[in-house]
Amino acid sequence: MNFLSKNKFFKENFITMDATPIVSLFNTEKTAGAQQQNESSKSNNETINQVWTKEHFGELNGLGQRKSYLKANLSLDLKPLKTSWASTHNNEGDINGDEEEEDEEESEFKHETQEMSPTPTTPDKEIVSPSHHARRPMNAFLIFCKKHRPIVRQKFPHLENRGVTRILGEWWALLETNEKSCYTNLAKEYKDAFFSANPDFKWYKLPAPPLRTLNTRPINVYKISSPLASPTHPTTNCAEFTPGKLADETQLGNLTSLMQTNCSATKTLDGGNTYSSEVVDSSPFLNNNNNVENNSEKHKQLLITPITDSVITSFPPKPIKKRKFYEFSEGDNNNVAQDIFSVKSQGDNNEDVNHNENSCIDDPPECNLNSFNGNEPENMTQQELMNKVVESMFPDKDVGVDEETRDEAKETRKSGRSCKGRRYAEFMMEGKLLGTKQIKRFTQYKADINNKFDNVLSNKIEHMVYNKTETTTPKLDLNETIKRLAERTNTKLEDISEPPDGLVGNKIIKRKRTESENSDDSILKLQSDFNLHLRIAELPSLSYEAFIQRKKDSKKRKSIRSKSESSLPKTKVLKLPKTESDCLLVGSKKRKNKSNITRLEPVDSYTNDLSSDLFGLATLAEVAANTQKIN
DNA sequence: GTGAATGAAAA
DNA sequence: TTTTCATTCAC
Repeated sequence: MNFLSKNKFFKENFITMDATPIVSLFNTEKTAGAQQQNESSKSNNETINQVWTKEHFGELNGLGQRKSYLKANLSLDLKPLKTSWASTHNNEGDINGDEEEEDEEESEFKHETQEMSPTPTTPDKEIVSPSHHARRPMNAFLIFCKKHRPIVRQKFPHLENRGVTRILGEWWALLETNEKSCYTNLAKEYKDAFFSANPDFKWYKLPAPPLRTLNTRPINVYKISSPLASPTHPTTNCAEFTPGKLADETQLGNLTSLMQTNCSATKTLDGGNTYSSEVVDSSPFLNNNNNVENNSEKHKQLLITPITDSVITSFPPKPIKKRKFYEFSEGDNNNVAQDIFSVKSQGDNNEDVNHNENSCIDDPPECNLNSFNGNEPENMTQQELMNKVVESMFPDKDVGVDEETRDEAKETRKSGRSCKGRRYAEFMMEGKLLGTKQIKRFTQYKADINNKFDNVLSNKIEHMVYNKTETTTPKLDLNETIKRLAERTNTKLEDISEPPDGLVGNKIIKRKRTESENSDDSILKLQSDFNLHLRIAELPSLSYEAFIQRKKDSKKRKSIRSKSESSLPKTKVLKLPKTESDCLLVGSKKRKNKSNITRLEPVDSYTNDLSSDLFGLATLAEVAANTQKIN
């Protein structure tokens, strides 16, 4: 992963910018000595020029975007300079002051930035951002993920993204080619548009940006290349980086400080958090009109014929990371946890236990809350939760692990960070950090949203029944629906184009734009007529329930096939084709040599059977030899 | 092997 | 504050 996509700082601050300025900063790392300083100084000046140019020539769309862009750049690139400037002026400047505030006036900011400018910039210098550092175009799977990740998250609100991704991977694998076609087509279309807009783009034209160690962080890079530093004497401000050293607590952000001061915060989970996890995101990206109908039909169908799965009680070989699962054990705790705990509590009766994941999905309040015996939720980690969810969904991939190993893993992966995370979670559960992502997620599943969806759904079903419009799929204007919902709930709907993502009371918390939604704007709108976000939004969402149903059917077929195969002579089995899932390759697990993969690597049937034959022969030979010895 | 998306958790 | 993770796909 490149640092742009993973770095929170970039997520927060470089959301609208091209990566070029930062890349130019990082390129300085490759040079050495005085040349390095000169180059990096040049790079910094270019960066400043780019910022200036973009600001003054309106390269960015909105005022807010421009503002955040400029602010982000300057706060990152010029902060050290500001420090230097302030230090040379008897620290009159407020180094850490207003630029940290989110709501400062743009005019003030402009003034501030101009004041901060270290060198006269050349506004007439047109900076064309190199296309080779545009982001790679999304492939079909990623488009699919972007479209359906919220759906999975609705079903499993507290499941980690990794777990969501695994589910999405399974979902994708189960799709037929024609079902994938819309995504593959869009990916191809976007790629074509992307390359036409970025003709010089090379997949590996530039090496991946170096990891942002302390040395490569812009603040330190700037120190290296500070024009105030002597060109003949390398600056001593280079950050020292000790590999393996943990973050210095004294340099952590305000949030950490806040947590430290609030370490005694009491855990006050919302006792009445009875909101269901069965929430449909109001985002137009999530469910299009057809999908609402499809889902309603499938919901009805599933209510009649619940899906049952066999129970898998074991874990994957070894969880990769220990992530404590702290706060989600009560009322609103997602159905997944309840479900999987019930699974756990069922002991070893794998075959006969009715594991109905959809019953929990559809009826979270009715889930068995008394089924936590066996594995207490507060001892569960997100990883375990994720594994359990995936295992309960895909028991075919069950790989046993002994209790000892599991307990050992549990023991060895506790850390002080967990405590900090716990405090953080406690703090968030108290509602003191409104606006954070988690509190948004905690609140977005409350009943008012449920009511919204229920209204939409019931109205739609009522309409369908009344008009008996079974063959046609009338378009449902989601914007209008949202407007009507807003009117019903007395909710102020400020921006219909930006779907509300979270609700606290009657107040809409505007969803924070994701990194991709922000940073990709310049890329996604490659051409005036190609907006990837829009195109993704227009794509039909697939039904999660259909996916579960298909998974169930696939499992049944697999079971039948395996039974029939086992009854056949071995020579016959050798000639039988492998199932499609056996031929599916693994993803990153393969290259990362991970063990708990969702789909195992394909095993050559001939080799496999041959080896088993050889093993059998060897066993027989050994038995024969031992028998001779005994005689 | 890398990086596209995603964001919580770990380091 | 930064990196990892989980997935598929294109290069």
